Parts: sequence; structure tokens; C-alpha cells
Amino acid sequence: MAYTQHVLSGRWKFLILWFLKTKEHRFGEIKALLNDISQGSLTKQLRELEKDGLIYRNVFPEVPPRVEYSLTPKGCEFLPILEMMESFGLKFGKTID
Amino acid sequence: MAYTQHVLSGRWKFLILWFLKTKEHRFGEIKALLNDISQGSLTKQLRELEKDGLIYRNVFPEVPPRVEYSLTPKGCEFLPILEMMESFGLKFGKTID
DNA sequence: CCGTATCCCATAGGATACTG
DNA sequence: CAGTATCCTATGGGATACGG
Repeated sequence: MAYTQHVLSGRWKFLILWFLKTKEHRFGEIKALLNDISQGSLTKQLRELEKDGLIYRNVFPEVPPRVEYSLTPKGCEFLPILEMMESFGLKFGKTID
Repeated sequence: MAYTQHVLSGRWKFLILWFLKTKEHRFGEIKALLNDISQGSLTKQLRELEKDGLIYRNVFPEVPPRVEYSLTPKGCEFLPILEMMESFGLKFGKTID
């Protein structure tokens, strides 16, 4: 569990995984979704998720560059947890933001 | 989900809830379990969990004082999530500590 | 477009000392 | 025993500027 906690440490990891739930997304799309994340932070969080094996990073050799992120099988196995957290939030949440 | 994340923010919350899973525990017991948490930090984490309605704080009017912490129904509803995190950790974890 | 490199600051949380 | 009250530091992450 300490491991799971580690893997999710970081302000944006949950939301990123949640966003990749249905389909892959480009860097810019993720950035747009999390509209007050800085570019540097986003890169860092994505690299950590990649390093921990939860997401793939797919670089297309184009100009301008395109990079797509998607869930690995391991990342997919994490989705049920996120779903439970989501419904817990819906049931008890007093809307933080 | 942002709410769920908020509720769990803090280095020790997971472990505290996990420890209270089966039965209530005294302040000192929790402190002993998390053997490198400072007293101040523990108090803070417990107060937050209490404020967020996940645990009860039961003060016994004795000398020396005895305080027991236990899960609320809401806290219990959180257990399945912890269990999934635990098994995810067991499956993929590369033992952090 | 998707980064990397710096700098800079707020905050979580540890250490320590003291009380009812 | 189970707290408070201070102080202090490490680190996460934002802002900004630049690069392939």
C-alpha cells in the first residue's frame, strides 16, 4: 500500500489517469484539462507515471511534434480504485474547489 | 474524486485508517506503529481525519488520560478502497521502504 | 508543440520542549 | 498519556524563459 501511495503521490496523478481512462490524449490536451498546471509540473508528473509503468509515452516523429499518453495494462488495473474514489467523492464530497 | 484525494492528503492517513480497520486504537499505539512520526504530526493527521468524519475521537476521563480512535461508518466505507490499494501494491509493488 | 532549465516560495511535517 | 507551542527544513510544484 505504501507502494500504491507512492505511485499516486503528486497533485495531478489522479486526474491524469482519470482523463486517460477512456482514450489516449496528447500533452496539450492534458495541459488544457488541468488548466492551472504548469508545463514543468505536467512533464514531471507524466514522467513519473511513465517510470512507474502506469502510462505509455508515444512520440510521433512529426513536425510539429506530437506526443500521446495512454494507460498501460498496469494503469488499467488501477482504474477500479479510481472509480471507487470517484463514487466515494460523489457520496460524501463537499466540493472542495 | 478531488474530495477523496483531499481527505487522504497527508503522509500517514492511509496507514492510520488501515490500522484502525479491525479495531479502535489508542493514540500511543498508533504512534508506536508509525514509529517515525512526530507527536505533533500525528495529532494533526488525526484531527484532520476526525474533521473529515472518517474517525471518532473518544476521550476517557481518566488519569492518566486515554484517547481511543476508531472508524466512523464513513470511514468504514473507505476500507474497500484501501483494500484494493493494498492488493495493487502487493501485485506490483517494488517495496519502497 | 512539447519539452528542459532555473529560480523561488508555500507548506507539510520533523525536532524539541513544555503542560493538564 | 496525550496532547500544545515553536521553530526549522525539505520538497513539491508554480512562474518564467529558452530550445529542437
